[in-house]
Amino acid sequence: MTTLDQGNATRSRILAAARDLFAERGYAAVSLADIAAAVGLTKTAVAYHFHPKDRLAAEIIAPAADDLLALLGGEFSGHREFLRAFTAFAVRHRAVIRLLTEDIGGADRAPPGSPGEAIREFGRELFVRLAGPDPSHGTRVRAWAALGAVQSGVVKTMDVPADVVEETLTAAAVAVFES
Amino acid sequence: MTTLDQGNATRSRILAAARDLFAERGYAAVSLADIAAAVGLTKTAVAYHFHPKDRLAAEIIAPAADDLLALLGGEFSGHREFLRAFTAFAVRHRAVIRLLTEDIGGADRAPPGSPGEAIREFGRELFVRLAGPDPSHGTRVRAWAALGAVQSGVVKTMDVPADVVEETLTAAAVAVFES
DNA sequence: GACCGTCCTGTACGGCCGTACAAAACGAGG
DNA sequence: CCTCGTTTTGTACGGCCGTACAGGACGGTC
Repeated sequence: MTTLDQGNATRSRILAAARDLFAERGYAAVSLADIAAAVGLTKTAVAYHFHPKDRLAAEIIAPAADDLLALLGGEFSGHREFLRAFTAFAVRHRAVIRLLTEDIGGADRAPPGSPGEAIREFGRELFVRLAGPDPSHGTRVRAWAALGAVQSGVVKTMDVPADVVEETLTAAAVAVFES
Repeated sequence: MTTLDQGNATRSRILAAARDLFAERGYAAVSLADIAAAVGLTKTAVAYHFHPKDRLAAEIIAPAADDLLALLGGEFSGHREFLRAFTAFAVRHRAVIRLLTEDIGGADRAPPGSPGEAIREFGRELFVRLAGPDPSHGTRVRAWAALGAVQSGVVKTMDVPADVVEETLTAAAVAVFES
């Protein structure tokens, strides 16, 4: 194992530990020292790999963000297909969903350019995509309820098999939006 | 207006400002200085009224917590009635729901005895109350989805009339749980 | 064996937080 | 008027955060 491989290995270990800690406690509540302790390093070592702390969040989120962009760019014949795709996306990235939907986006008054800024925008775009432009009060409430149902259902049931969660939540989200 | 009344008045102003700020950004992300700025005081003046910062959260949450205890202690003939009552509760206290369900409870590794500890327990009890003991995978997912739907629907639509939100969300929550 | 980049540690700094404490306004009551 | 309690201020402290920087350990390269 070369030194370069070793670096990438600990990099991955840091990433994995950070992903779990963020999913459990939220982004802002996890310090570099916490992550370092989880992988048996010092906080300075963690900072060496991910220079601004934002990089950690960015790198953890990246694959999910790509999928999300694809989701937002896709064409869907109706809200059922959109909700099916969204639920599949949420289940696939369930360890990261909390960061994408809640934590970073809402935690701090995001200075423009920060990762939180983009994430906040994502959440709103998901809503617009589902509720359409200029939705009625009832539609607004139902759209947010559907998104919230998927998010909550995905985050709180990490130990349930993914296919069960996906199937159940797709039905639930559709039921909400059509209620 | 006596000095005592004046004190209670600014106390109320602080409480109101804090409630709004917490609802908007979350508990941990709001500092005493932020609250102080919102009411035109210094952070020290705010700290004078609410000695540990926790008191602010505790006092804001108190009425909602009382209602929640009544909800958990009540008898319901089925999940529909329970969800109806829960939705009514959530709408009634929508400015505080975020704190009760997400922010404080999940933010930090709560030292036993902290407000976050109790709130975390509340959330779990709500779930048990809805899902019953020893629920199946599907029921677990649906229960969390229903609770999440109400929470999200309530928090993201502060500007929608309360009765509209309540009626819509009750139907949505029932639809989720029966899906 | 000397050199070098990678990886990690130790120490230190500045910034923001919540809190403590002394002192200044200020209206109320003797 | 003068005192007293309440309310607000100003200043200061300790703690934790993310970050900067210098140095040490280690393996690969020549």
